[in-house]
This record gives sequence, structure tokens and C-alpha cells, in this order.
Amino acid sequence: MSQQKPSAPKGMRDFGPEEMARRNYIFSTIRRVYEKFGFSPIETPAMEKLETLTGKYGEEGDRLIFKVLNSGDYLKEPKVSGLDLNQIDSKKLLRHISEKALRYDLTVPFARYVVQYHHQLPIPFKRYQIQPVWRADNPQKGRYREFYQCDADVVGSASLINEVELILILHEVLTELKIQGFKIYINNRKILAGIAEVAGISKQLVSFTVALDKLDKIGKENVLHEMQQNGFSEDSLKKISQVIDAAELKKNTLSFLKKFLSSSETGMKGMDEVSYVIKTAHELGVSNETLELDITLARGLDYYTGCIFEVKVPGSGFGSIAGGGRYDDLTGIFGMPGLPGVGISFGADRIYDLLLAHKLYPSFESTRYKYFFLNFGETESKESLRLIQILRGKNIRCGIYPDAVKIKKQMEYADKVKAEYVCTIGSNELLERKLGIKNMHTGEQHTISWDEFIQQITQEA
RNA sequence: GAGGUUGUAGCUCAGUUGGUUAGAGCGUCAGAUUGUGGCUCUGAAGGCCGGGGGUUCGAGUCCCCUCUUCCUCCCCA
Repeated sequence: MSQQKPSAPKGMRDFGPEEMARRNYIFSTIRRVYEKFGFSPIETPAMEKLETLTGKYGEEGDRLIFKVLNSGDYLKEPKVSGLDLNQIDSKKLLRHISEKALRYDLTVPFARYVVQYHHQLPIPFKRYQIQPVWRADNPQKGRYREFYQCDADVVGSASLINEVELILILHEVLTELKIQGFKIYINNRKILAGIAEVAGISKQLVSFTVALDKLDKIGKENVLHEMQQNGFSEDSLKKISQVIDAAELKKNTLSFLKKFLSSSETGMKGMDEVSYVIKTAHELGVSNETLELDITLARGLDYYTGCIFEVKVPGSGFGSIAGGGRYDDLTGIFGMPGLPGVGISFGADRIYDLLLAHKLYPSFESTRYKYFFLNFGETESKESLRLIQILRGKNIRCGIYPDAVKIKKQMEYADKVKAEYVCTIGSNELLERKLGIKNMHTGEQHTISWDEFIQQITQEA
């Protein structure tokens, strides 16, 4: 190769016409359901101020935020900004060279939006947002550096009806996309806090949930071992062990937890919330197999405070395809406390991969042209264009080959773009005010006059 | 951030222990067919073997660095 092969940056992709047809199928399904449930669309910019984003996603999350370099020569006058290059680490340097970043998710920009425009928003405010987000993660299966999230959030209402409705949305979208065997897992941060409280490890809540989250991957023994290494007492481990046993049995988990958490006010509140949500969703048609309490579900985002959801297709080979949860004080960080919120997000790119791997797409036979005109030269093409405009006036997809090249070539092109009919106005047809029409499926061909053709089209339309 | 893996024609890939002029299929282009696609046949073009450095008489092949692909951990959608 004489030149460097061009390519998109690491972890970022192009989408051709075929891929766009499939992606739009996913987006339009999600959008349709969101709107049916009364959500309104908004968009926010690709970049936010760096300070808006940092500290919301945990330590790991902060590392994965794409920072955008300031414009201008920021090293030119270091004294002005108080920058001493001789004694500075990269963290301190960052503040001086970057004050914008690409959004990491859609929830935090939305919280910023709500605080900024709260005076003109109907509260509770239900919005949906379908836009790309960026994470400086290492790409791998189902993981990209640029991917689309499809969020729906309700702010300004603490009612659990919102949780139930979001579950109904998850259920409806995934059912419409014909995804078999998806499971909505639900948990509540208050339950996790309650368990930690009863086990006497409230202070190590994070390391507790991180270890517990790995249960289905590494098993009970290893989870307990990891907790032991983190310095949990024997007594604590014994209690946690009981919880794990109950969780793995998946039978009477609810009644066990109600007993186990009876001494914890927070834990009991979490239980009440989850019980209500599961029961109500069930009454509204979400089956028990689809919606399940999973007390090992933790989720990494720092801002969740109540119910948390995650959707997986067990055995599909893909990670979670949707997630969400309640965040009761996200707007407080931006100076507006007391505005609760809850939301969900579909990972469109993972759904895309999953539908592709399981061959779940309907066929998108998109013929660009119903009538495709060949180009025989200047005078002939003008007549073709006149007819084409008449057709377009009747909302018929049609067009002409722009150059008067060899007919064979034009035919090959018409075949490639899957035109239904090819129309010819050459010198012969021009003289007789006629037009050749070839059906590209059957290969049949006939000639009719221009007037007849227009008449026929008008009748069909 | 840690570990592994991949890179050869537009695409998918061969290329033996280092040894002449790096191959195939598909695609592209031209012709068989002067105004008609798919099928067939004939022919042609197309490569600094990801990039840089090194070992060697000699490197697609061995060594180092870097980028990239895919995967695992971490974390996540």
C-alpha cells in the first residue's frame, strides 16, 4: 500500500446503507414505544463541561471519559494560569488543558438540562433521548468507544408507578424486536444497603456490592473469599452466606429477605418498593419468568439510590442490553435538590449485534427505484426527466442514470440498485413519443406511449 | 489499566525449516454482446506483505518498538 490505509478511530464504526436500515428498525421501534408512553424527545450537545461529568460514574468511569483538548496554545504563558510544568502531575495538568469532554451517558447531561430549564418544564417531566455516547474503554465483543443509548427518564416524581411503566416499556420494546428469552433483573440499592447494615459492614458497602455482583461468574466460595480478603468479619460472612444461599435458591428469596432485613429500616423500605414493582408489573402482564429479583445486581454508576434494572438474554453471549434505575438526588449535584428521577436505557449497539447474531431482523427489501430511466443523450434525457418529475409528483420513487454511458453499464447499475422497472427513451422512442418499460424481475419488456404511461400511473396511484 | 491475539490485492484468505519474479477465490475493468442486467467464456489491471528500526549474503517469514483487529480480566450498554 503506497498510502496509509484510511480507517475510523479505534472502537468507532461506519454504518453503510444496509446497517442503517437495521439500526433504524431498532431506533424507530424504541421511539414508537417511548412516545406511546408519553415521553418527549430532547437532544443535548456531544460535549459537556468536564466538571459536569466527573465524579458521577465512579472512579473507573472518570478514567473512561474522553477529554477534549482546549484550543489555543495553553503552554505559551504558563505563569498566567499558574502552571508550573516542572512540578505537576497529569491530573493537575488536565484541569489546565481540558475543560470539555464527550458525554459518557445521557442521564447526567439530562440532569444538567433539567436543572437549567426546570422553570419551563412540566413536572413530572418525561423525556426520551437517542444519541451516541463515548467511552475511552478498550473495545471488545459488544463494546465500542462510540455507541448509542436510548434513554427514557421521569424526573420530579418518586412514585413507583414510574418504575412499573419503565418495566412495561422494556418488556414491550424487546418483545416487539422479537428477542426471545430476555430477562429483566431488578434490585434495589436500599436492599443492598440493608444487607450490609445487618451484616455490620455498612462502611464497606461498595466493596461488598462489587464482590456480590460477581456471584454468577465466580461462585459463592470465591465471593466469600474476596470479602474475607477485604477484611469482613466471620460473623458478617456468615450472614452474607445466608443471603447468597437464599438468592441462589430463587424460591422464597422475598420472604427470607423480609425476615433477614427486619431490623433494617432502609432494607425494609427497599423490600417494599421491589415487592410493589414486581407485583404490579406482573398484574399488568409481565410474566414471572421475565421479571426477576436479583439481589446480586449492583450496577456501577454512583448516582443510583433506589430500584435498579438490568436486562440480559442469558446464553446469548452478550452482556446487558439495557439498564436503568432510580436516582433520587442527581439534580442536587447541580444545585437543585429534592428532584427525584428514574430512567432506563437501551444499548442499541448490543441489541443490533444480538439481533444480527440470532438472525432476528425482518427483511428490508428496499428498492431505491420503482422506475429507473436510462440515459441516451441530452435530448432524450430531457424528455425522461420531464416524465420523472410527473412520477415524483405522484410520490413514486424514480430517477435517471446521470451520464449517457454504455447501456450495458446502465443496466448493470439498475440491477445493482434493485430497480423494479427500467424505462428507456432512446432516439426511436423519442420520435414516436413512446417509452420502453422492462420488468427487471421477469425480464419482460413492452412499449407504450407517454400519455398512456402517465394515465396508467395516475390510475395506480 | 493488565494479559493474549491479528494485520499479505478493493474483500475473504493461502504462502513449507529465512532462498529466484508473493498466489487463489470473489469483486473491479475490458471484450465475446454496435440500445438491455443476472448466467457463461476470454483477457487485464491491482501488493513497499500495517508502519518504523534491527539481525542476515538474503526477511512476508526471525528480534525490538509502535499502530491496528479481535478476545479475556476490570468495568459496562
